[in-house]
Amino acid sequence: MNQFSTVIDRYFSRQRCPRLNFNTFHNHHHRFGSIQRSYLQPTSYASILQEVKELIKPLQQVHANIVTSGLSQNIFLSNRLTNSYASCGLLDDADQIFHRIPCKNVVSWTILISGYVKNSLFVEAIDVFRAMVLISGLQPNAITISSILPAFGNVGLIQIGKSVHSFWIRHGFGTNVFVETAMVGMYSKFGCISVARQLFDNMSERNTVSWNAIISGYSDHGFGEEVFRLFSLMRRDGFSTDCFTIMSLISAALSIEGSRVGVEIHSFAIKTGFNNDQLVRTALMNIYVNEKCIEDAYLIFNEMVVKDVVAWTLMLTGFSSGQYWNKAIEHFNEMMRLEELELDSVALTGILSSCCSLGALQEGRRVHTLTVKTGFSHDMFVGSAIIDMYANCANLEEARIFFQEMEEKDVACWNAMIAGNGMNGYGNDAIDLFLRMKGSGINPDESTLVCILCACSHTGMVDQGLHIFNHMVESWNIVPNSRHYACVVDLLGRAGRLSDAYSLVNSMPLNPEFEVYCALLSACKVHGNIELGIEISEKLFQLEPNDAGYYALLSNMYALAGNWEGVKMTRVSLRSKGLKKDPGFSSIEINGELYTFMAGQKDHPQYFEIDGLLNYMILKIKEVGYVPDTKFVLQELSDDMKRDILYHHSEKLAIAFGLGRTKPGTIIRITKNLRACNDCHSASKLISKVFERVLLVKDAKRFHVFQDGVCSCKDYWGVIQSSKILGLVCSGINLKVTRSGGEYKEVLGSLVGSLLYFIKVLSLQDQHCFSLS
DNA sequence: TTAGGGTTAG
Repeated sequence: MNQFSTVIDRYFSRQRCPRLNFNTFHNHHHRFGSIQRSYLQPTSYASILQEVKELIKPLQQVHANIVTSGLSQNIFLSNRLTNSYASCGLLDDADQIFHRIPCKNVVSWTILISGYVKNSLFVEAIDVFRAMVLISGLQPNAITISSILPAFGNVGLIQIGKSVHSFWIRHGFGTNVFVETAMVGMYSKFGCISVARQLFDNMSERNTVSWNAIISGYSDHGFGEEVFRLFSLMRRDGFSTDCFTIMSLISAALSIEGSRVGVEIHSFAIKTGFNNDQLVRTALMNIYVNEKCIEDAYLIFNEMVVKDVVAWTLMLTGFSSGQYWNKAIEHFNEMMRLEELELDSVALTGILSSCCSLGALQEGRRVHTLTVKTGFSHDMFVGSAIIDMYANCANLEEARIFFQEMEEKDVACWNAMIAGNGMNGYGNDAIDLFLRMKGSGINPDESTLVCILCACSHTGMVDQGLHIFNHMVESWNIVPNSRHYACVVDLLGRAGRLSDAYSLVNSMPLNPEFEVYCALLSACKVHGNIELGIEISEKLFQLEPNDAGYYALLSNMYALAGNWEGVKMTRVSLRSKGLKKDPGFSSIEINGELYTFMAGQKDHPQYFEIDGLLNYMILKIKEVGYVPDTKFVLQELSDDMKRDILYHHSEKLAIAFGLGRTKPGTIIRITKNLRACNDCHSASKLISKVFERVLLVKDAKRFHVFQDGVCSCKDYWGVIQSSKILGLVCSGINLKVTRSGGEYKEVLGSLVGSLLYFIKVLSLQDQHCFSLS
């Protein structure tokens, strides 16, 4: 840095007083017949440019001086200028200078190509390369080839990549470690890892970069073990390790399931000094986020001097996957405020999916508006995240409007829309979309089939679901995987066809993964088959011994069977493994503000506000018959303590808070991360009656509407059945359903859809939901 | 008579 500033300083101090060297100045003036501010030779400009490289202002000034010196035709200087502008990311300027060069040479072309590649503008790089080959008549050399290959790799142009490869061989350029390394990188990106490996094995010369190329190839494709094997070979052969190597090791470690290596890799990075690298730090954050050590990730994030958009996005993912909901909201609000942070499609998708899991509709809408302003709403990833967000926030209408207005839709957008219809109860519409997909030129993929089967199961369309499942291969050429089986097991289970579900699992041609057993387990619950339930819980427990969720499941099954010894054992082994189950929380939106309550949270900023309300609420519902159902507190505690735990379930905290902030006759909308427990369920019914509120609770599985002391939607069912819905007027989160008789009834937007869905589900069997919270 | 190159994250 010091060298930079000295040279630049020297240059500009000369600029400020050109007359010091009057003779040179005079000579230039004489020669060019105009006032020359600079007396420098092209070679001096060249070295200044070298130093100036990524400093935009000085670069522009040097550029201006080169022009006024009449040196803009100098190909050497023009090439350097092109390179400097490209290094600053100013590709338009680089392109302009390039185009003004009268006799471009191979170097000029190569500089522009590599400039685009370095800025990830691969398509542009390929266009330039094409023009070079087809128009200029110049032949690319080894440097050109090594510059363009990554572009082919990133865009996935396998054919062109291969033909450049054969051009390289045909022309007998001989061995070149740069080109060969780039080839390894390109084939790895294509997913042709064995070709890449063969090329790598045949290299006559290798260096750290070539090793990194093959290692990152393996780590990109999830061959974690092979990465570590190659890494030890690399060290054995005496090659040094750098940041790139560390990055691959980190992603390899991440791909090896259940490996908790965060601390080891972190200390290795500190020992080797690589922890000062921005990318390594970010990758370390990623490990901690993945291991759910959010505090550790946050420590690294906090210490970062330069927090870039990747770090911010990763931290957001951390907060929301670690269920630090308030933190997540604070964090993404800050992200939206920071002007220097340029939000890109990944960041926006991340924010939207956090809104999704939070049920934060207002925030989600703001992000949607932002994506429209910034043009990212046309991005397919962002677009499908917007659809997902609206559908998950129970606002299917807005999802539909957005979907319809999209100019271009890829398979992920269709999938999101199909899933959205399914989860909101529009099974027929989901099927309709599914059938329309092909007509618009989009082929269903594996996920599409998951979405549609899921939609069928959620809306009780058993026959349609089975029909689709049975024709997957012949109609769409998709072989059912474990997730598809899980959907069908769920479909049969919800319909009460436990034995069909069970025999389907037993007849599976592949090993059932955990989601299949999960589906079978809930089928057992619906069917009341505790014995089989325990058997399956134990299987799940073996499959995912490190997931606290399955301990809860198993413990709940034991509790249902009255096996308290089993409950105790599960708890002990949960603690001995140092695992924590996901804490329960509920959030509620009041006047566009989202408030989140954790179960048992007495240090909540709003606790004083709700403490009195909570007691009053319990008192009032006790008057109309509420009896706390302590058998759902699966711990051996005194009855008083059990009751205290029940009263402080996050859902009750949120409801109490909502009661204090709303008037009778309003709708209170609550999102819960886990499933609502039976005690909260029966309390909610009474609350809706006593306090004259409509409670709409969306939990991990379904929507519940509590009104007038009942949790059913018969009233609404009646509204929908007996009236033609003449118009749906969007207003905030509410929709007005217009009855044919001219009478208005306000219901929640989600309701129309969710009604159909949960009438079917709830009428089958009152749900059994248990949670350890 | 200079200049241009390969492998990294959310």
